[in-house]
Amino acid sequence: MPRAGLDAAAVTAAGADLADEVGFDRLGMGAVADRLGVRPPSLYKHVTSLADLHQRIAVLATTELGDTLREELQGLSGVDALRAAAQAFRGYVQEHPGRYAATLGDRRTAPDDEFARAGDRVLRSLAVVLRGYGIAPAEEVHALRMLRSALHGFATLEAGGGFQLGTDVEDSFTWLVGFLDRGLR
Amino acid sequence: MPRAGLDAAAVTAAGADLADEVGFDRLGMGAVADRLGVRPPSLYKHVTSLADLHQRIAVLATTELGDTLREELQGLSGVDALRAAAQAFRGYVQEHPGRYAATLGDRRTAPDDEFARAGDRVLRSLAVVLRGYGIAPAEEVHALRMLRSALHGFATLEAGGGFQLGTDVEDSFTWLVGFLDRGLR
DNA sequence: AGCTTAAAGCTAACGTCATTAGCTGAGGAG
DNA sequence: CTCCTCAGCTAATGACGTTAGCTTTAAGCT
Repeated sequence: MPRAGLDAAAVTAAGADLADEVGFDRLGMGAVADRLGVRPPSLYKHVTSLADLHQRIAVLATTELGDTLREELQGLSGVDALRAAAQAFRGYVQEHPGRYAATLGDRRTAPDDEFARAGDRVLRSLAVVLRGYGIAPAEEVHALRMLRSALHGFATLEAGGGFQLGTDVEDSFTWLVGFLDRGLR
Repeated sequence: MPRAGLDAAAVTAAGADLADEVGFDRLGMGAVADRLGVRPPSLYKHVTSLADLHQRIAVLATTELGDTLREELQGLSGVDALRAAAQAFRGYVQEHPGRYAATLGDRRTAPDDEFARAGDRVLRSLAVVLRGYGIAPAEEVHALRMLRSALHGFATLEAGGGFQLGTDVEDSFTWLVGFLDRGLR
């Protein structure tokens, strides 16, 4: 029997993909093992537990989200930066609902582990957006939390099917970005 | 052996309390049964499955949240109504994180079941807040979704420990309400 | 090439948990 | 007082995460 050639990253990637497809709450060791052509116990050579896999997916997702934000924000400022960041955030949650769900749920953490660091990079990207608006330093944290709340709230409600049909969600998103832009100026 | 005298509502209430205490994801039939002084299989006389219990807790939570909002909004309008609604929303999630978590997670639903109806009442209360601002009818849905996103996002991030220490979350919340008030006028 | 060795993957087994089947006795209706 | 419904119980099943211990791959060294 030939080896599968796995490592922690491969297991994490398979778990992340599966979470996006079937939902984070339905992510199990058995399904991940199936997908990798391996038996469940083999995964424990690369990952210490299902909780550990969750944590790794959370780090992966946060890192990817941060990368996407940095990518999309290059060369933009003002409304353009705001719109780009909002779109990138929402788009990531739409494309990777399972990954994003992994980052939620009380992942309280030591202040300097990998997840916290990845999260900081996301926040720094959002802070860059705000800097273009010339927010007073004392208010920057508040504005950052507001921005994050709005984006996180909109994206998760949309991904969870929370917006009833009837009015186009696309229009609501555009309106939200406009609202934030006006308020920040 | 005397009877416990349970019914669906009692089981749901016990489950909701337990979810608030230990977290929605750690809610299990065994723990609920323990709390009620009963064996796990007995619960199935009142609830068809763990998923059914989840759904019932979601309905309970949404109904309670709607009641709280209506209660707190009596006689208020403008900023006062906005502040009251925001506080009520945030306070409910803080006091009942397990219950609120039950309402999340892809509870896509037939358009006229009990959960959808309870959710509509919550939305109607938020719509009342907006009406005090004289939003154009065409924008009302967008403003409603924005308001809900902001409150939901802030409350869930706070409940999940998402805001790093350093700056007072209380101040950020006040700032958020102010931001929304300014933007809606 | 042959030898050694860390570890990748496997089978077997265990514990926990949700759920089902089928029994028993409590307690309200007559 | 009797009957019968059904609340709650015990026993059993199946799914799943996890551990223990074995086998064998394949990389590194001589």
